[in-house]
Amino acid sequence: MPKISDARRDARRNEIVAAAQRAFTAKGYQHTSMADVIAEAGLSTGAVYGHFEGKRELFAAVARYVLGRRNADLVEAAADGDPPAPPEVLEIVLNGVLSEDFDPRLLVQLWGEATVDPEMREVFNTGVGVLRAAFTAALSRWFDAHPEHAPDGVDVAVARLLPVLMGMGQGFILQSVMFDDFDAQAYLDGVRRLLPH
Amino acid sequence: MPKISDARRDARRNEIVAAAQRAFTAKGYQHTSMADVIAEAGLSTGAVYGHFEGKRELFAAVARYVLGRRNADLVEAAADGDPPAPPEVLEIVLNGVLSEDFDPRLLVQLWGEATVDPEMREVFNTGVGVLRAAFTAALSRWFDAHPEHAPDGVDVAVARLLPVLMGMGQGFILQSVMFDDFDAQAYLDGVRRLLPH
DNA sequence: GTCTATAGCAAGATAGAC
DNA sequence: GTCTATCTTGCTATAGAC
Repeated sequence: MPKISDARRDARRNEIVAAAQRAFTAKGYQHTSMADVIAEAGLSTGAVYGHFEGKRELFAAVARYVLGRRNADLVEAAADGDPPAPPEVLEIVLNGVLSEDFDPRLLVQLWGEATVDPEMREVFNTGVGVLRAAFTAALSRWFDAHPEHAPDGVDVAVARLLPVLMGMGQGFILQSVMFDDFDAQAYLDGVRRLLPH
Repeated sequence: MPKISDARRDARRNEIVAAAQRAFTAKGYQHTSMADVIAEAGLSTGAVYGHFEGKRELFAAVARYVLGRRNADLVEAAADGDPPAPPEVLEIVLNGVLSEDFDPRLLVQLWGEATVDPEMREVFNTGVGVLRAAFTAALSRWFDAHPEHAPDGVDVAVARLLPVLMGMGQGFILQSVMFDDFDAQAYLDGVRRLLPH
C-alpha cells in the first residue's frame, strides 16, 4: 500500500478544495466556472479533473468540509464540563457560522442547490444528520442535569425542541446573509428569552 | 390612455408569469431554460421576450407574486376579530407555504439566488419588508391585548420577538423542503411551547 | 500526474418577416 | 405583438503530448 502516495494525493485534493472554497465564496457557486477554480488553485484543467469529476463534486467536498467544521465546534464545546444550556448550544454553532474562515452564503447556496440536485441534497442531509446527533447529545446532557425542564422525560423534551432549535439556527444563517443591518446579538437575545435556560 | 390595451397586456404578462412558475417548480430555477418557460406558456421566443427582459426578470416576477400571496394571507387573517397569538400568526403564513398552489422550493431557490444576484436580493428584501410590517402589526395587536407578556412595552416585545419568529418560519420552510420525513405538526408544536400564547 | 489546446454543447438572446 | 430562424457566448469536459 503506497501510504505516502495517498497522503500526497490527499494533500493535493485539500489544496484544490480550499481553492474551490475561495472561488465559490468570491463569486457564488453558480457563477463560478471551473476555469475560476483552476486559476485560483494555480493548476491546470487536467490537474483538477484528475482529482475531481467536476464542479458538483467540488462543491460537495467544500460543503462537507464546512459542515464538518461546524459539527466539530459543537462536539468539542459540549464534550466535557457543565453541559451548555440550549441557547448556548445554538450560539456555539452560530459563532462558527460568523467566523472569518468561511462565508455563510455558501450554506444558503447549498440549500438552493439541494433543492434541485439530489446529490447535494444528500450532502446536506448527511451533514445535518451528524449535526443533529451532536445537538441531541448536548441537549440530552443538559436536560439530564435540569429535569425540571423535562417533565415528560429527557427524550421527549429533546425531540420537541430540536427541530425548532435547528430552525432558529437556519433562520439566523439566512438573515445574517440577507439583511444588511442584521443584528446577531439581538437575534440571540430573542432566542435566549424563548429557550429554557 | 388605452386602458383596455393595458389590461390585455397585463393579462398576457400574468399568463407568462404563471407558466414560468410552473416551469420553475418542475425543474428548479437554475435548471429551467427559457425554452422550457416558452414551451410551458405555449408561446414563442419573441412573444415572451416582448414582455420580459429575460429569465431573471421572470423569476423576480414569480417571487414577487408568491411573497405577495403569503403576505395577503397574513393581512387578511389578522385584520379583524381577536388578534391571533404569536404561534397562530406564524401558522397562518406557514399554512400558505404548504398549500397546493406553490412549491416552497422556489423560496429556497430565491434565497440561493439572492446570495449572488443583487436584483434578487432586492426582491427578497422588499418582499420580506412587507411581510415584516404585517407581522409587526399582528403581533402589536396581540401584545396590546396581553400586556402581561410585554413588561417592557409592546414595541420592545415585538422587536425582540420578530427576528426569531421569522427565523423559525424560515427554518420551517427549509426543513419542509429538505427533510423527507419533515413533521410540520411536530415543528409547530415545538414552536407553540416556546412562544407566548 | 500535469500540461495545452480544443471539441462540443447548451442556452440566452436577437433579427427581421408578418 | 408574435413568429421562425439563428447567432453568439461561455463553459464543461476530453484528447493527447510530456
